[in-house]
Formats: sequence, structure tokens, C-alpha cells
Amino acid sequence: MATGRTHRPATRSRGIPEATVARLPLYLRALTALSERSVPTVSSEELAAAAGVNSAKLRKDFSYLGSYGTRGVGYDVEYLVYQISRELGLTQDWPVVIVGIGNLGAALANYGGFASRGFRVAALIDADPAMAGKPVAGIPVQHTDELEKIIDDNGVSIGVIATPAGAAQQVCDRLVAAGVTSILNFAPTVLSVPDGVDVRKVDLSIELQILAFHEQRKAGEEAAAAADGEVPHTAARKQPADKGPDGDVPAVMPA
Amino acid sequence: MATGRTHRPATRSRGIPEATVARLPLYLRALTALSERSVPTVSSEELAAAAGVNSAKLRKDFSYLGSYGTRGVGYDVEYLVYQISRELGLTQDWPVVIVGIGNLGAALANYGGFASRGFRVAALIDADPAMAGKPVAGIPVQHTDELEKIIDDNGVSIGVIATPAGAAQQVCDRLVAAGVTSILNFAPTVLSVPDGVDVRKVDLSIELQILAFHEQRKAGEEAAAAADGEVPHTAARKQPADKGPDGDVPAVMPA
DNA sequence: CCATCTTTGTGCACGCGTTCACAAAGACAT
DNA sequence: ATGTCTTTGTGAACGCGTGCACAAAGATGG
Repeated sequence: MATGRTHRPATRSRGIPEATVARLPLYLRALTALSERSVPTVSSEELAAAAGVNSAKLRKDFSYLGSYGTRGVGYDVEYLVYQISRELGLTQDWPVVIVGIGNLGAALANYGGFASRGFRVAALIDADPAMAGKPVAGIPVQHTDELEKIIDDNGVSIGVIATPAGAAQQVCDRLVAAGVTSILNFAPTVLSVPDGVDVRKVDLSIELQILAFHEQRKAGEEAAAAADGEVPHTAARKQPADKGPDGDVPAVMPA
Repeated sequence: MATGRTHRPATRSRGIPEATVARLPLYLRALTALSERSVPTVSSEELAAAAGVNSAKLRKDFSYLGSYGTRGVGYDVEYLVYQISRELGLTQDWPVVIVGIGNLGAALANYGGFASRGFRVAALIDADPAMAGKPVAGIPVQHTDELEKIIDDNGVSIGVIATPAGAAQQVCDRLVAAGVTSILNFAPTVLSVPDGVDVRKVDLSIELQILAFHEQRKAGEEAAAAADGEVPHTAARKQPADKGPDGDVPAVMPA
């Protein structure tokens, strides 16, 4: 529909780099903690440590927002909290719907991190008629039939999908058709959406698999180090169900 | 103490680029779906579409694993499933502990995506004595006191933290001390871990904030497009004190 | 066996993100 | 006012990831 501006041409000339945007919430969290402790100012070094990033990176990130620091002193905590909040759009109210109230959906509904920022759970939606009316996190669950009406009545533009994988695309299509333009997807599926709609994906299984890869690599290096004339460390656990990376399990060879 | 920078020495050795590793689970999922439909071979174009990536990127990713394709034909689905599984370390058994059995922890325990890959929930751990013994997802919850023993008895090297933010670092320290070397963190905190320990973070609030940023940007452009016949060059930047999306508290100016 | 057609594997160029290193800018003491 | 000291803001270099475009490789048909 709209001109191509999904994620490809992200860094527009006056735009903030995508990588920086992804870190702003991190800084905001660290700053909020400082604010609650009534710390008036903070240096890039201190704040970077609190946010778990490099100080040079932090300064460059902030430089995209403007010159909000004072040389020789640092950054005014309250002022920076406000500037980042505004930049992220958190000074306004964002009604959000959560679709799929299973274990995960319920956890999301109960998650306090939403309300503390500008997000407000406008409605919980589930396809199971037995769930309808049942309160979760103090909000009554509504049936999927009401989806379009809910989106429209509340002016919802952000939707969270926590349904099984099989239902995700269909739910996504309905959300988009009803006017939602940003989707946070927890279902393990690739969603296809029209241009102009943003999708972010959170996949628990994928994260674990990435960890497993590194874990295996660590075990391999450890084994290599041990074979290098070194006594196996006591903590060297790991069921050696198969060999190293060159495991000889044949599996199915292609013809 | 290495804060978040646990990935620096990665991609060395015979390394697969980190970006590629992050996509392998995606390919694996698409391939598994094809396998269940008994599709024998698949081209890079088809598979890329199913995984939601560019076909050139997919081919380059696979080239790091080896030459597993057949020119003019494509890739053997079963063979590729095995190769990627092996590369990710999913051919072995990964016992996992989940610490913090609140809403989210319970959702994770019930999540089927774990068991389907090589992951096995070895134990659920919670600090609340009232939870002890209570079964969640068919697994009895154990008290935090047992943490070290559980890790050791089961040879656990991957831990999932789903506790409140305040308890996360302490739990993390105990996990690491007990021998865990990979951590998936759902608590909204920056964990500091020693070198050699991998941490991946999943933060629901941050994802929403990133969406909000783009949503605000879209709204701004939309407004600018609507007022296309007016002031030429004012809409490019954020409206600082005008009728912008916020237009509220001016906040404190730094001295 | 040769010609043609399909699809892989990759060399290359480009752009984004990260990091270094330092000049500019302001605070503060004298 | 002036010098010193601290910390920001940024120019520049570098490395990684991405996408293009094409040659190499194998299948397939005559």
C-alpha cells in the first residue's frame, strides 16, 4: 500500500538508526532506576555500565537525539528520561490488544512492564467461547468475533499475538484489516503483512537454540583443549551422546 | 566483569557468523514443516520464502555449513534438517532449568517448542515455599534451596530466568556458580556474568517500545503527508512544542 | 555425447554499525 | 580572567552483514 518503508529504508537521512532505537529502551530503564534513586546527573560512562553497553556507543546514540549533555558534567537524568520517552513515543497512550489468552497470553496480561510505560491493555481476545467473560489480570476475556469492533472502538494500533502457530496468520490478517499497524508476534511462524505494517517477533525456542549452538561450541573447544594435553576439568559435564562437530552419525545421505 | 559482551570471541575458529546462527533455527523450522509434508527437496528460493528471508542470504548462510545442495535441483530436506540440527547441537539432549515459576515461568514450562527440539525441562525452581511440590506442566516445582543440587545432578548447562527483576542477578550468580554457562533471561535487568557465560535476553517491554517508536513515526509521516500543502520543512523532525503527538509536560531543562 | 536449462555457491561492492581517539566545551579553582 | 580538568560530541577508520550478479555444476532431453 504505502510507499516502501517497512524496515529496509529504515535509516532515513534525519532518522535515528535502527540499532540505536533498539537500545533507547535500555537506556530509559537504566535512567528510570537512577531517577527513582534521585540521582541528578549521570556520565556516559556510568550510564553505559548500567545499561550494559559501551560508553562511546551510548554517546553516539544520544548524539542522534540531540546535544542533551553538558560537557564536564554528564547528562541530566530527568531531562534525558523525558527526551527518550518522547522520542520513543511513550508520552502518549498506546492501547494494546492481546490475542490468544493461553499460558503466555495470561503472562503477558499480567506483566507489569507494559503499564509502567505508556502501554495499556485495552482488551484480551481468545477464540475459545469458554474463556469469554472470564477475567484475566482483572480484564474480562472477549471472543474473537468482537476483534474488529474492539480494535475500532479503542483505536488500537498495536496488537500482540500469543496464539498457537496455526492461528497466527489468520489473526494477523484480521488485526491488519481492522487497522492495526504494529504487531508483536509470539507465535512460532513467519507472518506476512502488507507494506507499512511492522512486525517484531519473539521466539523462545529460537533463543534457546542459539544458546545451544554456543554451548556446543564451548564444549567442543573445551574438549579440544583437554585433548591438547590437558586434564579434563571437573566441571566438564555434557552427555557425550555423540562425537564432536564431525560426528559420524550418517543420517540420511542424499542419493 | 564482562557485562553483555559475551559474543566478542565468537565467530572465530571455524566460525559461522553470528547472524547466520540466528537464522538457522528459522530454516530448521521451515524445513521441519516441509519434512512433515514429505517434501523431498526444496530450492533456495522456496525455502527462503518459507523462512521469510532473501534467497541469496539463505544460500550464503548454507555455504558456511558446507555444500549440501545439488545444483539444478535444490536441497535434500531430510539431509538438511539433520545437518542444521547437528550444527545447532540439537542432536544431543539439553536439560534446562526454569527459575521463577510465575505466570511467565509456567507459560515457558508448558511451551511445547522446547521438547520438540532437543530441550528437556529438567526442573522448575521457585523461591516461594508454598509452590514447592506443586506440579506445573506435570513437573513438581522445587525450592530454590535445591538449585545447586539440581544443576549438578542433572548436568544442566542452560538456565532460564523468569524471576522478578530484583532477584535475577542473584539467581544468575547461583546458576553460574553451580556450573550453568548459558542463560536465557526474561527479567528486565542487565545481568553481569563472567567470561565464558552466554546470556541472551528477551524483553517484552523493549519490543513494545520499539514498535511504539515506529508507530509514532508512521503517525508523524501520515500527518505530514496530510498537511502536504502547508509548511514545507517542518514535519521532518519531531514537533518539539507544537501540536505534536505529545504536547504536554515540558520537563526540566538542564542548568 | 552434446546442448540446454535450472539452481547452487560465491566474489564483489556497498552500507550500516561499532569503536577509537581527540578536539571542543563547559565547570571549577585560583 | 585564566588555566586546568572533566566529559561530551563526532570525524574517521574498520569490520560485519547484505544483496547483486554470474560462473560453475549438475540434471535432463534429444
